[in-house]
Amino acid sequence: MRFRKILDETVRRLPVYLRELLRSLKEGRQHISSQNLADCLGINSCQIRKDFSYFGDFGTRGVGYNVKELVKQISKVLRLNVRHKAALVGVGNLGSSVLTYSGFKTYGFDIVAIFDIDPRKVGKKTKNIKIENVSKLQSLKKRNINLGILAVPFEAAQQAAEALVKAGVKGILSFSGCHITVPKNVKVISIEFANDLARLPYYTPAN
Amino acid sequence: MRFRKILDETVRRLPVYLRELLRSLKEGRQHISSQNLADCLGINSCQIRKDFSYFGDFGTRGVGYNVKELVKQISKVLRLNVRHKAALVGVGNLGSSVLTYSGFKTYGFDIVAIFDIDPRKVGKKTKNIKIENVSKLQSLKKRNINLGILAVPFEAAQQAAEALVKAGVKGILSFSGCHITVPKNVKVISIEFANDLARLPYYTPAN
DNA sequence: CTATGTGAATTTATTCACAGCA
DNA sequence: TGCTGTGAATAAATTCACATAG
Repeated sequence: MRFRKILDETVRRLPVYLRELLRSLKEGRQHISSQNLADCLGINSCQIRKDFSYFGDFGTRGVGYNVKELVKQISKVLRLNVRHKAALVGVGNLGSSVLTYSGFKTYGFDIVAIFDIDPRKVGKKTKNIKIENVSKLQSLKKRNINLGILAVPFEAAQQAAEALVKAGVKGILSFSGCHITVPKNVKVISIEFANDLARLPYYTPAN
Repeated sequence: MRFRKILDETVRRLPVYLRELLRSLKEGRQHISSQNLADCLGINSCQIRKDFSYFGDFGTRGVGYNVKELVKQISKVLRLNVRHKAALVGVGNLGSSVLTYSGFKTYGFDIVAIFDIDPRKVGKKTKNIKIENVSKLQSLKKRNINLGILAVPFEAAQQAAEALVKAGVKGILSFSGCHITVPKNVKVISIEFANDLARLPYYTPAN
C-alpha cells in the first residue's frame, strides 16, 4: 500500500462502513468480507476494497477483514478514536431533537454546551446542561470544544458561525439550510433534509 | 440546448438553487446571474450554468436569469410544481421533529398520514392527524399517497419499507441509518446526520 | 461590455479484471 | 479455492475557455 490522498467520497462512506461494522461487532462477528459488507450496504464490493486500500492493507486473503481491527483502523482515520466535544447553538425544534438524538454517541461525540439567543431559554437546563447566552460562545476555546452544531434559523446562521469560528471551532455541522462562509481552515458540513425530500419526486414515475 | 440526461449531482443541487431563488423572489428580486447565485451558495458559476443547461436555456445574455421563470423551470424538472402527499412512519423523537419541521412545506410537501406500531400512540392525534396502526399502511394506495418518510429504528426499517412499497409508495426518505432493499422502480434517499458529523473530525486539524 | 451556453480539457470517482497470498 | 489489493479502463463530474447573443 502506497499513501494516496483519501477521496472525499471515500471519507463520506467510512462512517457508513463503521456503523455497519460496529453492529457486526456487537453481534459477535469476527470476520467480514468486502462482499458481505457490500451486500449489507448495497455498495459494490470492489468499491469497498478500494476505499480501504487508501489507508492500509489489513485484510486476509481468503478470509476477509477482522471486524475489530477494521473498526479500529477506520476510527483512527476519521479521528473517532478520541471522544469529541461539541457545542449546540440554537435550541428550537431542530436543536432540541438533535439533543435527544442518540446517534451521535455511537461515534463518541458529546454535546457538552448549549447556546441560545432567547432570554427565556437561557439559564434553563436541558439534558442536564445549562443553556447559555450566545454571547458566551467565546468560552468554548478554554473549554476545549472545537466542534459546533448549528441549529439556528438561516438569518442568524452566518453570524453564529462567525462566533463559533472566533471561539476556535474548527468544524461545524449546520442545519441552517443556507451556505455559510468561513475561513478555509474551518470545515462546514451542511444538512438540509428538505432538499433530500425535494429530489425524491424527480426519481419517482409520474403520479 | 440538446436533451441530455440530467446528472445526479445536478439533481442534488437543484433544490439548493431553488431554495435560494425562492428567497430572492420573496425579496422582490427579478433577475439573478449565475455569478450572483454562485456567490450566495459557494458554488462555481459555470457549474450552475452547466446545471441549468441540462434542461433548457432561459437565461438572457448580459442580464442573467429571470428569477420567477427559473423557479418555475426548476420546480417543473423536480416535479415540485404539484403538491405531494407523504406518510410518516414512526413517531419517536425523530419522527416527531420531522412533523414540527417546517422546511418540507417550502417545497409543497404535505404530511397527511402518520403510522406507528406502538398501541399507546395509535389513535392519538399529532398536528391534527390521527396516528394509525402500521397494519393500515395498505390504505395509502387508495389515498393516493406515494411518498413515505421512514423514521423507525433500524431493526424495523426493512419491514416498514416493504409495507410502504406494497402500499404503492414510489419514493422513501429514510432516517433509519441502514441500507434498505427495495425494487428498483422505488427510490430511497437515506439521511443519517450522525454520519455527517462523523466525518467532520477528519477535516479538522489535530486538537 | 456583460453574462449565457457549451464543447473540450481536466479532474475525480467507479468498476473491471486479475495477479497473488492464505 | 476464496478473497484481498491494485493497476488499468471506464464513467461521471467539474472547470476551462471562448464563441455568441443581448
